Amino acid sequence: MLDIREIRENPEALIARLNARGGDFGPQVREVLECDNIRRKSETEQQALLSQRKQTSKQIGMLKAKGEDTSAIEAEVRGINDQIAALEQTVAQANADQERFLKFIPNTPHPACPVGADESANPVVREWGTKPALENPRDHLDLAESLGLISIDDATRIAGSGFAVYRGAGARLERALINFLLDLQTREHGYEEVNVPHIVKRECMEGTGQLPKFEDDMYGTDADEAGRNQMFLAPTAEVPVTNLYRDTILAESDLPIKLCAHTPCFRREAGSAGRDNRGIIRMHQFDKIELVQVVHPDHSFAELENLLGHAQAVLEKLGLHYRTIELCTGDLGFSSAKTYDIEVWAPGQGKYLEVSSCSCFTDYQARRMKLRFKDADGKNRFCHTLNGSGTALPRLYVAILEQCQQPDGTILLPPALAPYFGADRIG
RNA sequence: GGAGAGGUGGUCGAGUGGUUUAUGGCUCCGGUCUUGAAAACCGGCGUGGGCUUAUACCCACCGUGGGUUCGAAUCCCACCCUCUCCGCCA
Repeated sequence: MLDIREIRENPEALIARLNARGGDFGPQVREVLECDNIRRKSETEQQALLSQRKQTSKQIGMLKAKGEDTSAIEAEVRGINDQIAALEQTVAQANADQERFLKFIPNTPHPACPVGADESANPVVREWGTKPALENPRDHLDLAESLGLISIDDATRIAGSGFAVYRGAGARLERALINFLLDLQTREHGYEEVNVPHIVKRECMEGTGQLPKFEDDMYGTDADEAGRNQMFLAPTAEVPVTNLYRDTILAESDLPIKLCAHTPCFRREAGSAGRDNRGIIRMHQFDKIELVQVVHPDHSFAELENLLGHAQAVLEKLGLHYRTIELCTGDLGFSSAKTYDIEVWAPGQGKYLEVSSCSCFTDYQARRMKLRFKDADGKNRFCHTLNGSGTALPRLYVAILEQCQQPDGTILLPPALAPYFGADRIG
C-alpha cells in the first residue's frame, strides 16, 4: 500500500508517476482522498462524543458512590450513545473503503524505470556468455526422457497434468542444484538459510499481496463451517519468508536481513493452459530457491543491484548463457517499484526462459505487513523489502540439459555442479 | 482426539464493574555524582489514529471478534493461540 499522507501531500505528482504504468490513476487517487476526508471528519466528530461519554460516565460513578440519583444523567449518555452508533457506521465504512481503494493502487515505479507499454519495451541491460554452438539442439524433455531423468506420464497418473516425476540421476540432479544454490547464497553472499512452513494463513497471503487479487491461482484448504481457518499452499517462498517479520518492529542495527530458502511452490496456473505446456517449464508444483531481503529505506535500490548480482552468479558459476532485462513501467508488477528479470538461454526452445525475477518493493509491501524498524531518532519507519526468486529450479534444469547437451545425447555437467552431483556427466 | 491451566506494554507481573490517566519491578536511554566505571539518586521508556505551524490536547488498543452496561482489562458468548497431563501417531 502507498502512504496516505504522501498521497494527501502531492496527489498530482503521484498520479503522474503512476500513469507511467499506463492508464489514468487520477480517479482512483481522488477516490481515496475523498474517503480519507470523510474518514477524518467523521472520526474527529466521533472522538469528541466518545470523550464526552467518558467524562459523563465517570461522573455517574462518583455520584453513585455518594448515593445520589443518576437517572437523568444516564439518559443523557444514552442519547450520546445513539449519536456515536450513527457515526460508527460512517467511520467504519470510510475506513474500510479507504483501505480497499488503497490496496488497488499499485506501487509507484522508480523514477529511472524505463517507460513503456508492455514487455516489448523492456531493455536488455546485460548479456553474459555465449550461446553454445549446437546443431539441431534437442528439447529438454526428449533428453530427459531418453536418459530416464524425468517422467511426465508417471506424474500424470499421480496428480494429473502439470507435474513431473524425477527419477534416479534426474532426481539427484535436482538435489544437486538445491545444495549448490543454497551453498552459494549462504556461503558466498551472506544469506541465512531458513526452512519454513509451505502452508500459510490467509493473513500471510494478504501481507505479501497474493490475495485477494490472485485467489484463483492459489491452492488452498477448505475453510470450516464458519469460514475460518482456511490455509493456502505457498505459491512462492516469498510468502512464508517475508511474513517471518509481519507486524514486527526491528532495530535499525538488525538491517539488512538476508534470507534464503528452498521450498516447493504451488500454483494453479489458471488461465495459462496451453502455454509452455510441454516439459517442465510451467508446472503446478516446482522447487525454487528464494532470496528475501529486509533493508533500510536509504539503501534499497543499491541493494537490489547486489541482489541481482547474487541471482546472476548462479548462472555464471554454471557457465550458462543468459541475459538480464529491466521491466518497463507498463510491465512492472503491481507491488514493485523496480524489477529485473533474468532469462536463461534454452536452445531446445529457441528462446530465453525467465528463471529469476528480482524486485524492490520499497515500503509498499512492508506497509501492508506492518514491518517497521526503529531508527536512530527512535522513530518507527517502514522497512523496504526486496525479493529475488533466486531461481526457479525446473527452468534452470531445462537450461542445463539444453545448453550442456552433447552430440551423443549425454549431458556434460558444469564443473561447479559436478561435485554436488557426484559425476561430471549424465548418460 | 480428551482433560486442565493460561494469554496484560521490550520483559516479568498487579489489576475481577467507576479517582486506572493500565500499579510495580527489570532491561534500555538520558542526567546528577565519579579520574573512569559500578552503585545510588532523578527523569524518560508501547502502538495506531485524530487535531495542530508546533507543543499541548483528544480517541482507540489488555489474544481476536461479538454481546451486556450510563461505564468493561474486569461480566457473558464464540473463536485463535500457548503450556501441562493423557491417548494416538512418522
